[in-house]
Amino acid sequence: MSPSRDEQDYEGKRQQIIDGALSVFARKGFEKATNREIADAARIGSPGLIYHYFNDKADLFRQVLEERAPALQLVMHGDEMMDLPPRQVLTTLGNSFLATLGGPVPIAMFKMMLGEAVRRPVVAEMFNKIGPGRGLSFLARYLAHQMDLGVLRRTDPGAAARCFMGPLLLFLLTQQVFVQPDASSLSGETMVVTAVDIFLSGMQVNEEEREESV
Amino acid sequence: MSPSRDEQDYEGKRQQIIDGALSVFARKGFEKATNREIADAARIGSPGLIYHYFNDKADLFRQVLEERAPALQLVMHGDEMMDLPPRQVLTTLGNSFLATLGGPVPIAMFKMMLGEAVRRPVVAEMFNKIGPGRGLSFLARYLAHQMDLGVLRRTDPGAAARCFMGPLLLFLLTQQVFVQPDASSLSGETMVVTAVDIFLSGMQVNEEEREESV
DNA sequence: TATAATTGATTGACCAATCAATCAACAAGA
DNA sequence: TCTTGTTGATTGATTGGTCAATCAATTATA
Repeated sequence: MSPSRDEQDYEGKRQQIIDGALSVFARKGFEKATNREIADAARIGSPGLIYHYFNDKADLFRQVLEERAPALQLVMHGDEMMDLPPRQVLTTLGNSFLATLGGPVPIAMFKMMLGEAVRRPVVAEMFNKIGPGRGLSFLARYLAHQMDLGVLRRTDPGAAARCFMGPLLLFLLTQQVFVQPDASSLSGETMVVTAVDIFLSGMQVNEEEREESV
Repeated sequence: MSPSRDEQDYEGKRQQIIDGALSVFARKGFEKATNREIADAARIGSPGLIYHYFNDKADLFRQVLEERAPALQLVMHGDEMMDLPPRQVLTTLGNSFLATLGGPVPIAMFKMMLGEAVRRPVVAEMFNKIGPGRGLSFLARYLAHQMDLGVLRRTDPGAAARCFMGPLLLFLLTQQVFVQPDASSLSGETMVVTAVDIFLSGMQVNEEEREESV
């Protein structure tokens, strides 16, 4: 059964408001975003109309996160990459991380979530769930698996996962939040290559261990 | 000439207000912190008194940053560590990074600055200047120097510096902002040791390069 | 006509900033 | 020593403005 005309209109207008709200929230943050601005950005005539579609401002904010945040999710197909070689997996992961956060909208979204997360545990939990938590736990599992295979030397998988993702995150921060002059001269590709390179050289099993694992 | 009674009182009260403001700003952020709360936290009777010591709320905020943020500065004595061995320098740097951000006050300060920085370029610049910018540029210079000496293999120093600091920052974030369950089981010491370990193994000059550099 | 969408006006709360009035400490003069 | 004037600190009340949320009235749709 296809959605009726009403339902389409309703859902369409809802999405329209969410999009408007996203752009304003991203620019101003939750507190400083006014319903007036959101209404203007969403091209609806009145702030009052927001309350026809959402309970209140916090509800609108929550739905913006829920419905637009998945855009930040990294493409991490589950088990099929578990046995691919580290260099390939890490390079893909690194590039897709920087790529998904490349455009102005995802970056604004990222900044907004980070800004709200530091003081609103609910947002922090939500952010964590769709981004860092998911990514790190996948990576940690992958690394642990590769350690089991003897491809990588054994270390704390959680710490190792942070050792790979940390550099990329810091690169993003220095470039997008603190606008460091030297960060602009450093390209994303260089950063990914360097991070993969140092990490893999550092995680290679050395001679003694290689012998032990035989 | 010692400060007169009046001057002491004045400066003392000023510091008192700054301390109160710090605790409230850290808890609520700039926008949501009210002058009433700040006055209460600073144990002064009236919000109006704030304007006897500061121009406005933004001025107060700025002075809180200027006078309390230096607590976040890492102990990085200049040139005397340039020739110390990498393992020692990095371990010291990593530990002091986690140590200075250990207590509840610096952490609150850190979160506050991060939260404001994503949205206020002025704060971002200030934050960058006292923390990330300073730390990364020092580390990049040190690493470049060690590359010149042939102790470390040659890579982009800026990228390499991010490869070392990134993991520690991410560790801090996963622990303090996103309260990841597995982050609590991972100790700061383990994190520093692992980061140093992976980074140094990855930055070691390999055989061919070692020969080349002779 | 009935139902849902939309508007604009309104309410009530909150808050930064101002300001006139009070207070406490001290100093000068008698 | 008392009195009076001066200064800066402090207070509480007020102002002007903003904004989320509500609601009654209006318009479009089916």
